[in-house]
Amino acid sequence: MYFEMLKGEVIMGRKPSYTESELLDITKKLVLEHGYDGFHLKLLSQHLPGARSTIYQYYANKEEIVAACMKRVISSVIEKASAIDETDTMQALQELLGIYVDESKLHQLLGDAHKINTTNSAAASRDLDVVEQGHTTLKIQLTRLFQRAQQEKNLREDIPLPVLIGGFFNLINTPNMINLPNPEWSKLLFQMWIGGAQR
Amino acid sequence: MYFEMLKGEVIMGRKPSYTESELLDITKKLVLEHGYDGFHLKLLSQHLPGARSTIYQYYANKEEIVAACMKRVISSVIEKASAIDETDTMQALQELLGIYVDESKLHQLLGDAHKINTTNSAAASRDLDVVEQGHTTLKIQLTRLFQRAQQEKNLREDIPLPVLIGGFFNLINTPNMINLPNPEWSKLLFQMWIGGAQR
DNA sequence: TTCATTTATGACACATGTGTCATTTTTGTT
DNA sequence: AACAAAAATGACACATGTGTCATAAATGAA
Repeated sequence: MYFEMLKGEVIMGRKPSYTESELLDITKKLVLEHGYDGFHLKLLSQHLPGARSTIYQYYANKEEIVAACMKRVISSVIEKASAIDETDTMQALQELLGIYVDESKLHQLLGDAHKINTTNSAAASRDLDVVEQGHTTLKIQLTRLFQRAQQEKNLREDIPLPVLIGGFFNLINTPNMINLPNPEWSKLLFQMWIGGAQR
Repeated sequence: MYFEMLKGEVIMGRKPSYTESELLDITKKLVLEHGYDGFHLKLLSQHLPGARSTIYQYYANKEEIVAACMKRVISSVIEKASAIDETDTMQALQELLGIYVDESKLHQLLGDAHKINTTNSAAASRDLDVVEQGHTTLKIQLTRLFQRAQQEKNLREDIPLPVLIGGFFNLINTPNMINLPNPEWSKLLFQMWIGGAQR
């Protein structure tokens, strides 16, 4: 299997000219830039050293690459999100927003997941299952925090909870025009979401 | 010129099998679905009656079609937005949001405008100029209303105006999970934006 | 240096999308 | 029915992307 060098293992032969991680980083950038339909392996190869055919040593096709890319992105978010201390509900929501803002392209990227044809690739299918499952995990956490916030009487009741949640999640798409560093930016967004625009 | 039947003009010859409007409607749908890079004329022809080559009777290439589509969409929004009575500032903002929500895909669609290569088409270039100008017009209106709201002491001052504006504009992307009809939905969003999530 | 092993490569056959154009089809007029 | 005008069509040459495979290049070990 490629990209799996175990420490201490006896190794012979030529060294790969880029890592799996580099490949997936560039994939992420290109899918966000051109959309899933506009992304293709020739494009990817033009942003990597070496020939296009080399990519096929690592992945069978575009579907597998994008699925692996999505899996990697959501896994990283889940790792960070599950480390949050949920003792203080509102504090936890604030931190969660910070994580989502860091990966604000997550939603856009994963929006194309349904376009991936998995009929020809078991690997892509497995990766997308992980993505699906991760999506559920995040949703559960978000719902848990919001229900707790509601119980603690922290949320207004004249707006349905799903709308409050949708508004919260949608914050991550707000363009950071004033170019604040991420921690300050997410705090500002949270304040705006909490208190509203009116004085 | 095609698509320009003047009433009373003497007309002979075969009738077009679809209108410019139908073509642009389907273009909009497909560009939103597949992204600018994923959109192409074969795809478009598969969603229209008749052969792909017929499309070339009306537009020289993909660039001209998408540019015409964008121009048409923004023109429609501007027409509606300029009809707003701005006497009551907050009321006007509420109505503007309603219009933006109606055309919530506007932003996504126009986001691809910079990808269009205009070097080979004067028509596309002209249409994109109109789009650019329309964008400016909408921005001016939004800025005017926000400045007035600020003067009227309707907005909190501990959050920078561009952030409040960004947050307002970003409301249109909030997914309407509870499937409220548009007028009620935009009112709810406006309330949330105004008053915040906290009780 | 020679060898075994692993990765990289370019060429090839195939598939899909583009733009053009000579020809055909449709339609209203005479 | 014959004609003129406008639109539709399919075939063609070309361009771009895909997946495979035999071969070449690189690397560490013996």
